[in-house]
Amino acid sequence: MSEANFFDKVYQVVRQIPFGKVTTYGAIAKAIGAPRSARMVGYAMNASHVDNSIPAHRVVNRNGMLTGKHHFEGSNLMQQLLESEGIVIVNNKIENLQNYLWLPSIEID
DNA sequence: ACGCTGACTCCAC
DNA sequence: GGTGGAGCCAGCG
Repeated sequence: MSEANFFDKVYQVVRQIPFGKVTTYGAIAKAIGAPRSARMVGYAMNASHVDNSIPAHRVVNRNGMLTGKHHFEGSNLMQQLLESEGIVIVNNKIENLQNYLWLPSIEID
């Protein structure tokens, strides 16, 4: 558990995002001990899209914008999923992000 | 083994 | 205050 690949660490954190909450790439990156690897988090998401236990739709950029919605099926699946969890999205961006923002308290080393 | 790319983020203008 | 450019790390061709 203490040792895991970069991708695995990302998955572990993303899987812990509670229902109706979202987090940012940077927060995840920092939680896994790589605050400068936020891009890698998104990269890991792309690979995780085959895994249904990874709620990638709950991961947005630090601006709250659905940058990855284009990588989901259809054209607005990501937004649809988030709205289903009670999250309000306007212009591909989450309104009151801090209201839904969930910061990982764990630290995988 | 080298270089490009990317679901980001920060700094500067 | 918004837009643009450079930095960063890890996977892939």
